Amino acid sequence: MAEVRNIDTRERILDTAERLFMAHGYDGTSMRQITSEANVNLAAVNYHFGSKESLMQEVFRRRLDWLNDERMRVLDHLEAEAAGQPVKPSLIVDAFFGTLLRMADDKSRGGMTFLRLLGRTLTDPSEFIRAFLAHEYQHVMDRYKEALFRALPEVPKAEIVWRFHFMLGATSYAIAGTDALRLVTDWQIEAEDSVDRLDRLVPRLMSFLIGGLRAPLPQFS
Amino acid sequence: MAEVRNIDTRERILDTAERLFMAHGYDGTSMRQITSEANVNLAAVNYHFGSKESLMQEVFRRRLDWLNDERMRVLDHLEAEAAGQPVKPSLIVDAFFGTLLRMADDKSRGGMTFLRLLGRTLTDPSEFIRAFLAHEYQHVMDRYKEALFRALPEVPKAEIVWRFHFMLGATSYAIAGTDALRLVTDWQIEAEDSVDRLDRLVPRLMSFLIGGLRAPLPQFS
DNA sequence: CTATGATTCAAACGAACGTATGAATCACTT
DNA sequence: AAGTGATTCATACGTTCGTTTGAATCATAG
Repeated sequence: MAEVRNIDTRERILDTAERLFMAHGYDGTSMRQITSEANVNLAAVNYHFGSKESLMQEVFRRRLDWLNDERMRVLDHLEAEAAGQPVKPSLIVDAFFGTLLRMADDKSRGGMTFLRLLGRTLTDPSEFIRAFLAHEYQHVMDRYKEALFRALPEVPKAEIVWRFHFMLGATSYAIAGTDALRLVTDWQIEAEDSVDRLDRLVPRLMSFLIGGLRAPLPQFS
Repeated sequence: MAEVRNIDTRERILDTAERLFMAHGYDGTSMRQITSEANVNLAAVNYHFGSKESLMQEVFRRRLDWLNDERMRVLDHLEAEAAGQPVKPSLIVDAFFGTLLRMADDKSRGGMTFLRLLGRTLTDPSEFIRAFLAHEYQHVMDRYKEALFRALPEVPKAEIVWRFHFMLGATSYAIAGTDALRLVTDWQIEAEDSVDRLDRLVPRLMSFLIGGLRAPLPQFS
């Protein structure tokens, strides 16, 4: 009997939880689903993580720590290259959203599963999740807002903040990829297969985001 | 004793469910919360709606029927005015998203509560909700996609569909308004109060959406 | 007033939930 | 080989969930 035991129980729980939380949401996923699909004992989650809430936080922390650090590194590098001059807006947008989207190809960092989980969770109603994400993101958001302020001195700061918000929404929704409205189904244009679609999603979304960011300012009537 | 009884139990359940589903999500809201806050008996929901799922569907149908009919009417009117010529893209976008956003001011149609519920639900993981929304939206989406195809003949149809998708995401996230990342907090620019913010959200979002829709086409390297 | 169908009510059902417990088993040191 | 702390295990606890039931109460028509 190939009684494999303890090939990192923690990691197997995290992987399974990530996938199930993505598919059915936090409230819609039970501990018994997680532990049974991960082939671990029911009590393993509480032993290793303490509680279901802590497990959820660890699922995110495992990915977000790297992502947000990477975002900081990339922005550091861009600002160093600019040598005091403002960084181009499109480069800032790519550093924030492109770095995120390129995780889709990196299975060792969660790949598309984590991206969809993140996209869906940004609008999750659970209080503790929102609070946790807000805390994790706070300092990165501040850095990027400041960079955009300098890059677009002629645009009111309030406008930039709002447009950052809109860009987050477009990205979140794009990667959540619920096909909630079956927008993309039964549509035979260009015969793109799913692999191709993922490859082309990044430039497509980037064009859209930059277009929105640089749009003419609204006239308040 | 002002023993008020049966001032439309159904409506009171729907209003309460709408508010609670918005605040805590479908799975996060229990029948007992709903019936207790609506001051009706626990069995009332099953009596009037059959099940929790049917209640959720009725919460949406009550608002979406009017919204999507109105969207159809407005597009009918625009196309009649255009007399065979394509309708301007900005008018199409306003007919779809503006009609939605202006519900925020109409308390009789759910107001901001329903808007936030809808925004959050578009990325909800529950299977039956996504299937229901897809069905409710199908014909409206098709009409609007066709209108955009005619309005932007030089843009590949696949690109238009994707950008429609992105616009939906930006809008959904903007109205979900979770402040998930506390993007808008502790920021003292322009001293906008919340009323002002809601008023100005529509033109702000519209500028962003049109900018994204009309952005230069992406170059696939 | 009485009959009838619609609605409300308190109470209970079985199932599923997150968590806790204490014994059994593992990996590893001495 | 014995001991020790980490991990896994089966099992149970108390709670909450959505739904159901059958009697009580309502509104209304004959």
